[in-house]
Amino acid sequence: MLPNPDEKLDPRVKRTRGLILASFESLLAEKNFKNISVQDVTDKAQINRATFYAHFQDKYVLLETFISKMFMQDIEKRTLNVCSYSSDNLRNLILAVCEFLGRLHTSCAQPHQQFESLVESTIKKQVFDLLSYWLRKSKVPTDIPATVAAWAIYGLASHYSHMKKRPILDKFVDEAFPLVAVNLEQFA
Amino acid sequence: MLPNPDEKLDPRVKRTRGLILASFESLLAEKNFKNISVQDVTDKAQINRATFYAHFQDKYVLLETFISKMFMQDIEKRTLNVCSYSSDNLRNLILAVCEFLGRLHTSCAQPHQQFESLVESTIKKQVFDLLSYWLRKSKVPTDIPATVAAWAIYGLASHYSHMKKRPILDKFVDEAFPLVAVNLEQFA
DNA sequence: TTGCTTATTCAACAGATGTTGTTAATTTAC
DNA sequence: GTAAATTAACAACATCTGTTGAATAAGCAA
Repeated sequence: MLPNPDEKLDPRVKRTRGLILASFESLLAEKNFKNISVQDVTDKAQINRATFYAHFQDKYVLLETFISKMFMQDIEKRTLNVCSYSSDNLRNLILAVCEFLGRLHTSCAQPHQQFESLVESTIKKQVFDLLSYWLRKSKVPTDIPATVAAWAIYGLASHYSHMKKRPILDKFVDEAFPLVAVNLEQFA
Repeated sequence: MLPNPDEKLDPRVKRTRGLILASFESLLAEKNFKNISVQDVTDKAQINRATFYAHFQDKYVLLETFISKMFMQDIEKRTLNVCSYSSDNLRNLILAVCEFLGRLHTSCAQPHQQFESLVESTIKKQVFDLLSYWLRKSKVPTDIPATVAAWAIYGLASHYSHMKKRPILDKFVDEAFPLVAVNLEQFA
C-alpha cells in the first residue's frame, strides 16, 4: 500500500504508462467506459496497440490502475500521517472517499453499470488495505472490522454522492463518522 | 419488483430465453465468466448468435438477468409474504442473501473480479428495491435507510460467505439482524 | 565509446463482437 | 380463414481483441 514503487523505473516505461493513463483520462471525459476501445486509447496516446498489452492486461485493469492512482492522490492530499489509526485519519479517509466520488462523477461521462461496479470494488479494496494497515499491530484478527468499515465508508460516501440535495460535506461526515469509528476503536 | 412479467410472453421468446439462460448456467459451472463468449452460449443453446443480441444487450446484461432470476428463487423460497415489512421477512431476506452467495460460490467456477463486482451490484439493487417496496407506505423519504440497509445486508452476507470457518448460518444471522433492523423499524 | 539489456514498433493472425438487411415464421385483426 | 403486421432467426460485414515473431531503438553499465 504505502511504499511507492514508481521511482526507479525505466524512463521509457514511465513515459508510456503516463501517455496511456493521460489518454484514458481524457477519453473518459468524452465517452462511456464501455465504448472506449484499446484502439482509442493507443491512438490518442500515440503508441502501438501491442505496447498497451505489454503494460496492462486489458482495459479493465487499466481502469483499476487509473482509479487507484486517482484515489491515492485524494488520500495523500488529506491524510498527512497514514501510518497508524487516529480519529483524525479516519475522518479524513471518509472525506477523501466522498471527494473522490464527487470528482469522478464530474470528470467522467457516464454512468454505466459495469464502470460503477469496478470503481466500487477497487476503492473498497484500497480502503480495506489502508484500514488493515492501520490495525496491523492489533493481536486479534482484524479482517472483520476492516471489512465492515470499508463497506460502511464506501456505502456512506456513495450515498452522499448520489443525494439530490447534498448537505455540507463536513456536516455529513460528522454524522457518518461515529457509525464507522465504533467498529475500529476497540482494535486500534 | 414483485409482479412477475413472464406470463404473457410470446412462447418463442420464452423458449429462446430459457435456452440461453440454461446454456449460460451450465457454462458458468465449467469456466470463468471472462472466458465465456457469446458464441459459447449460443452454440450450447443451439440458436444463432444474432438471436442472442435480440434478447440481451451483451453478456454482462445476461449475467445480471441470470443473477436476478437465481436470487429471486431464493427470495421466494424464503419469504412467504413479500408485500410488507416484518421482522420475519427481514430475517429471511438476510438468510436468502447468505444462501444465494453460498450457492453461487459452489455452482460457479471462479472467482473473477469483474464477475464478483457485477453480482454484488445486481444483488444490492434487488435488495434495495425490495426494501423500498416494504417501506413505500412510509411518509418520509426512505431511500436513505434502504440504501444503508442494502449495503449492510450484502456486506454481512458477503463477509459470511468468505469466512474460513463459518459459524452456523442461523447463529450468524441472529447477530447480524439487529444491526440492520434498527435502521428500518423506525420507518416500517 | 562499446556492447548488453530491455522497451517499443510493426505486420499479421485467429477469434470474438456487435450491427444490418433479409428471410421465414408467428400473431393479430378483419 | 386469409391478409397484414410483427418479430425471431439468419448470414454477412466491418470492427475490435489479444498474441506472436522479428526488426528497431532507447537506456545503461563498464
